[in-house]
Order: sequence, then structure tokens, then C-alpha cells
Amino acid sequence: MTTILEAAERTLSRDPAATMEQIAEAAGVARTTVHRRFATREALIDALAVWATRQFAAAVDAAHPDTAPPLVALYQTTANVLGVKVSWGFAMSRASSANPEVARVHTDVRDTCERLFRRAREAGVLRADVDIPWTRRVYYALIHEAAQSRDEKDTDALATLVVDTLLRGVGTLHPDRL
Amino acid sequence: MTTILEAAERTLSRDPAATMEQIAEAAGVARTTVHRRFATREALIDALAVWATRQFAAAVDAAHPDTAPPLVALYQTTANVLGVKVSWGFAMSRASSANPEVARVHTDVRDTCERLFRRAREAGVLRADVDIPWTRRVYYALIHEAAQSRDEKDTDALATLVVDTLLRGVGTLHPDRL
DNA sequence: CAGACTTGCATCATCGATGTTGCAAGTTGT
DNA sequence: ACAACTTGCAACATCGATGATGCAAGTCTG
Repeated sequence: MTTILEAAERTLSRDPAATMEQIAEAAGVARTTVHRRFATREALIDALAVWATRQFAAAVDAAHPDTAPPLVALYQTTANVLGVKVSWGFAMSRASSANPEVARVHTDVRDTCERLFRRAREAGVLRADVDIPWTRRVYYALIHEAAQSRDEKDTDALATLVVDTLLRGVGTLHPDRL
Repeated sequence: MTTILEAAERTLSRDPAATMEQIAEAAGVARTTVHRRFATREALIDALAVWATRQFAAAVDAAHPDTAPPLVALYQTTANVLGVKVSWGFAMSRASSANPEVARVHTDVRDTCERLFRRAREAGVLRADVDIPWTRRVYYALIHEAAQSRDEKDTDALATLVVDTLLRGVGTLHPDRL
């Protein structure tokens, strides 16, 4: 059951157009067996998205993004999300899914994320002039990029790298002086 | 001729799995006409990639990334590349193309980019401890993200945003103090 | 105007992926 | 050992996309 979902994730993250045959092969079962559990290809991808999205929601939740101090929350959320994203990269990329539960979680997380950044800005962690939606998009992009280096570093190191890069950038210029 | 390529870009950037039919429709011609110019779908995408890649190479070249002062080169390259990427986003995403010319340009640009960042680091524009490949990946991701906001801002404003975010991040923390 | 060329349209063949079903063999639980 | 369930396999039907072709109508050029 989850064997097939894991195989689908592995296969589809390499090639989003992979066939049911390839997925079945990766799972070590016959194609008809896959079809017995998931009537259509769409149903399979949907189930995959739901499965990963629940873990995503749990990961965000566990970081207390609305209550912990902004910097702590940011780091913790990043680490938790990276943990999920490394294993479920394809499934999590299906943010604009037809499935209402999946769509809901993603917009909720997006809102939570922007709330967190607003708190961070008010706390003086972010500069007063930064644009919140842009900040969120950059943050997502950094997480995505970091998740591609699954093999090189562990989740905590990656989270540090992401937060560090997001807050300080890579330059030497002092924030007040540019 | 370029009409079809432009239509293909428009259509495929919205849906990478779009059919020849949809592309033809977007170009305002019959599907058979498309097939007369481009024998196969693959050939069409290849031609599209080549076309965009040449503009990409020219855009990078025009910014003198190897000779201008690092910060100037970085800004100029960003602006030029954004100009191309906004119009040819799909075609430029085909970096790992089977076509040797396309592949060549992309690896060349990648190298040029890392050289530029190394120069910037030596000039003290980047911190001494930053990882060059990671910096480049973040830079690419920022450009990609900025290119999605085609409508909201002009290329120059986007380039400023990208370079600014890359160098300073969004936080208040002083680089030396974290 | 005449010839060369391009286009649209209708048609056809092919192919790969999807989804279904029946059956035999194997596994699991009692 | 027996019943219920699951799996693999083979076969089949269907569908959409791709690619090819012939022909008639239109455009452009000399």
C-alpha cells in the first residue's frame, strides 16, 4: 500500500511523466495490482498528494509557527519541512491539486508562513521594508533548492543554511548601508 | 516561423505537456502546418531551446561578466537574463537538453556565473566563507522566482530585487554577528 | 496571367498508455 | 485443511497524440 506510494514518489520525482508500468516496476508489483488499489493514474497521484500533505501539515504544526519566538519558529519549521520534502518532493510539489484537502493545507501553510514572517518583521528579525509575499517566495525557493542536496548534508545543516541565506544573504554589505 | 516558436513558448510555459494541437491553435495555424516545419514534437522543442539559448548566451555576453567589476557585472547580467527569461521561460528551463549546443551554452554560463561569484568573493563583495555552487543555485532560484512576477515590475526593478535579496537577504542581522 | 509555394482540411495509420477482466497460483487466517 | 483474499499474468478494448499524405484553395512572384 504505502510501498506503492513510496515507489510512485521515487519514480515521479525523477520523471513526472513516468508511466504506471514504471511505477509498478519500482514497487516490485504488476501493473494490474497498482490499478486495483488506485483506479486511475489521477487517483494514485491524488492519494500520494494527500499522504504527503498530511505529513507536511503535521511537520509545520509541530514547529509551533504561531507561538514560538519568530527565529526559533522559522528554524524549527524549516528543519521539519525539509525532513518531509526530502522524502516527498514530488508529492509536495502538487500544491495546486484538484483535491480540496491538499489545496486547503497548502493555502493554510502559506498563510501561516506569511504570518510568521510578519511577526518576525515586527520583532525586528526582518527588515521593516521587506515585502512579505516576496520573502515567502524566496523562502520556498530556498527550501526547494536545499531539498535537492538531500545526500550532501543532514536536515539540520540544511535548515541552518536556508535560514542563514534567507536572513543574511551571501554578501558583506551591511543591511543599513545599501 | 518564429510565430510558431512564440506560440509554443506561450503554450508550453503554461502546460509543459501541451499537445501539438494546442500549440498550433495558439499560433493560429493548422496542426499539419506545424508538422511541416518541425517534423516531430521533439524537433520543435529542440528548435525552441536553441532559439532561446542563443538569446540567453547573447544576454550574458553583453553584460561582460568576466571583465566588468563584480557588482556591476552581477547587476547587468541579472537584468539581461531576466529580460530573456521573462519571454522564454519554458525554453530556458530545458537546460539538460539532448542538443549539444544548448547543453554547452548552459554549462558555459554556469561556469561563467561561478567565476563571477569567485571574483566577487575575492573583491570582498561576497563573504569569504560562502559556498560558490550554493550561491549560484540560490541566484538561479531567485532569478526564476523573479521571472514569475513578469507583470508586476519591470526588468530593472526585478534585477535590483534579486541582487539585493541575494547579497543582503531579508534579515537585520549584521553579517559579522551571526 | 502562369508557375511555384504555402496553407487548411480531411483522412489514415500507428503507437503507447490506460483501464478492465478472467483465471490460475499463492498467501493468510482460522 | 479450508475459505477468503491477494497477486501475477495474459488478453482485450479504448483513447488520445503523433506523424504522414493527397488535394483543393489561396498567396506571392516574375
